[in-house]
Amino acid sequence: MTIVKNTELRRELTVGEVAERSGVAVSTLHFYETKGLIRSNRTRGNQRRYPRGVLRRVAVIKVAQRTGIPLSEIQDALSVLPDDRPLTVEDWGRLSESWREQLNERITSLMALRDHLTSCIGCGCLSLRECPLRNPHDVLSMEGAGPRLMDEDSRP
Amino acid sequence: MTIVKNTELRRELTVGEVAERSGVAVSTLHFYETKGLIRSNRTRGNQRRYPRGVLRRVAVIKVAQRTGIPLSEIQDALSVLPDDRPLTVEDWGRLSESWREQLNERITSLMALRDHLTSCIGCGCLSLRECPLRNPHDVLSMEGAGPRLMDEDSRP
DNA sequence: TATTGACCTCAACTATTGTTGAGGTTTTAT
DNA sequence: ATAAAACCTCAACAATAGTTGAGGTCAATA
Repeated sequence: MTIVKNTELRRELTVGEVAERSGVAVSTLHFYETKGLIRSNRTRGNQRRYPRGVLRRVAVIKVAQRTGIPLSEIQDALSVLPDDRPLTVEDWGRLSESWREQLNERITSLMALRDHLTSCIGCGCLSLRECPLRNPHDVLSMEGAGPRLMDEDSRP
Repeated sequence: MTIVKNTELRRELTVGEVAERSGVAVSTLHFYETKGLIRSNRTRGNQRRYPRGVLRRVAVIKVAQRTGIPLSEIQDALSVLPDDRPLTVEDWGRLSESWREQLNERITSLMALRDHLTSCIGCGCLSLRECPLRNPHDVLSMEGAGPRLMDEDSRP
């Protein structure tokens, strides 16, 4: 790993340095840039140079992705943020609060699903009309069109 | 909706009927068939006819997808199952038990992430070296390469 | 029987999230 | 000054999970 001299502490980072420090590939940083998720300055020779705040942006992107938020939405959220200064606690708080809510919804939904699975294993209700797994529109909460019960005759 | 006469109760289903009852598109059923997730018999005229058990298979597929399992893995799991008879409680139990474990892992991981988000909002630790969000390889538990601390100088 | 709606195949296309490679340029180190 | 390492763009490719459309066939109903 490169030894960073004190005199260089505020130097802008090359794409390779950002890749190494953030743990994402150079190609991914290029890709994020085309998507407007991060931005770079260029040298006279057209090479990217990143303000060090980009590391935090990339960290935020990766965290948001882990919650299941697509890049397009992450971009929407990040676009209201300044990219010319490091994020403040308040900036981050606004973002994470909305993401936390989505994350909670996902968790709740997955837990409900898990509980259905569990009960369907234990009780043999697969044979019954009431089993939520036989009525996917209840359990899966898909769009439109109310519940359509499945037929009796595909039971074990 | 078609009124099903008693005499037809065990008739095989057309692709359109399966689509309507299961809530997935005809094209999706074709697609699942190419992936080996479901199977059909054919009429002399080459049209698909499904045993009614296909409805349960499709329901299972959709449930598994909701847990975040990719189709390839769903196919692996389903491939050990008979497709010539309806699933038994035991068949389903074997499947769902392994999937429930994966589901639990996902839930646990998302909850941990949520807790990090929460604490980072509350405590302002974004400014601190210890913040898990500043050290994505801890929080994100990505492969290889131990923790690489981010620099001091991108703090707010 | 004729017609209409449902069905068939196959290829191409969509969107997401990147990766890979070719061909050429810049920066850094010696 | 030169060579190596890192960088550049652009296009193509990859995997996942399907959807759409063209061109043609089948089957149920009037």
